[in-house]
Amino acid sequence: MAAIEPGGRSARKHQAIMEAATAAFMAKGYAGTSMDDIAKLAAVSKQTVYKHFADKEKLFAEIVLATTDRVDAMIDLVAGIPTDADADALEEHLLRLSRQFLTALTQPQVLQLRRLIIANADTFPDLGAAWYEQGFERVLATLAATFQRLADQGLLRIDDPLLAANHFSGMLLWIPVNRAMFHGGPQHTQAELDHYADEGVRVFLAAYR
Amino acid sequence: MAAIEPGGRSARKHQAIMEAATAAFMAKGYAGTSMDDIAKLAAVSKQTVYKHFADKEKLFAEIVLATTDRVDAMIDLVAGIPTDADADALEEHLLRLSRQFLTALTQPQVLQLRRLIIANADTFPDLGAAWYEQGFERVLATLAATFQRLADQGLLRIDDPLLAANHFSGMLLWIPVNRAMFHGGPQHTQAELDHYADEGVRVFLAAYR
DNA sequence: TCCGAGAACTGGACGGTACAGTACCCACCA
DNA sequence: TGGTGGGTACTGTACCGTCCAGTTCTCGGA
Repeated sequence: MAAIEPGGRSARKHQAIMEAATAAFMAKGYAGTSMDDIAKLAAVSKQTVYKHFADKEKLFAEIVLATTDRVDAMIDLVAGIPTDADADALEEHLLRLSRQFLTALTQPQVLQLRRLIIANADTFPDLGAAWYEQGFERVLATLAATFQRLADQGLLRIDDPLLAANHFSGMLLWIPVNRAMFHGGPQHTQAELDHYADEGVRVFLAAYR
Repeated sequence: MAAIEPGGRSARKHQAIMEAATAAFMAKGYAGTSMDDIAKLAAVSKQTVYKHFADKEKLFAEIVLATTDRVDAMIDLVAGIPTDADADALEEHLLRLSRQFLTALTQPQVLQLRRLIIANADTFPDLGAAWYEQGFERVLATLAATFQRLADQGLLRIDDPLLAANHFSGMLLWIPVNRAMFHGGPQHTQAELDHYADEGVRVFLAAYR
């Protein structure tokens, strides 16, 4: 009767399968990963995998949706611009935010997850939509709220905060994300990223201050 | 010996296979499309397919690279800003350019091709890289050249034209392209697209004029 | 602390299916 | 009649999901 105890054997196996499947799917894609691969990588019998997850699709869906939790850190980052009403400090904060934002979103894991979801968006349309809403749009909405707050303080001049947030992230991410999508992985140096961040903020402030 | 005659039967079959394979890959992805599907769709025997293309990978590569020709139209569009040195006319031209640019790049076919390449970028890294360079970067370089020309005329103030081109396209495309990547297909109305185009130009000019 | 009952896990084998690529035969055309 | 292109049937492989017989772990109770 101890099936769902947090530290029980079952829970440990469950966790091991999740981790193994995540790594395998990230590395080799959905179609490129067999259930035998996952079982072997998790050091678990295939039977056990099927005891925890009804089938391959369910396993995949659960893994992808589990990653939406990780965006919480990003939310905190984006929400965390101090409210001291000073123009110079604003620029300072935005610069730091943009660099952290860009660094976080160009992590290999993040980019690979992105590729994984996009690659299977036609097979699992609901999954792609769910991740888009719970991951992508949530961050943008938070960023928009931050911009709105800054606009209320008179530090920015913004009609449509969500659009401004999209302009902001679009300018920052367009180049490195596209490069990463079409190539195998990240294709940029930290210096390049910082440059993109700085220039993006410069243009953003030129238009929205 | 008449295998390579332009109008010969062989050439027609070749064309039919290319078109069928393009449609099939676009619709169902690489792994989701079988060689039998392609043969049936092209109204041709599988044997004939293998007579024209060594294997599935070669067929896929040839199809994808064939589409890079289509970006020529985009190049012409982006290069085609008239050189009349008038600020109002500039804004007019940029607005029209941005709308056409956005409309062209959010065509379902374009987006699906994009998804197709991204989805298989890890299986065919060279292919993704080639398409990125010959498609993506070529358009951006042309746009950058146009901006440079406008800067030379004193209509824009630009240090790094290529970065400006990326800012421009990033602001325009970030929202609709991402939505399309994560969902099955296009998710926007023409009015939304026009709005994105107008606002993108507004911000661009605010920063770069 | 020890024990036993039952749940969970293991390893392998297997059915069924889908599919890439090949071998072989036929029909038509010169 | 010779040969070229096209169709059918086949081979081999990979993999999902299932089944079974035997083993290991967990935990409440003595």
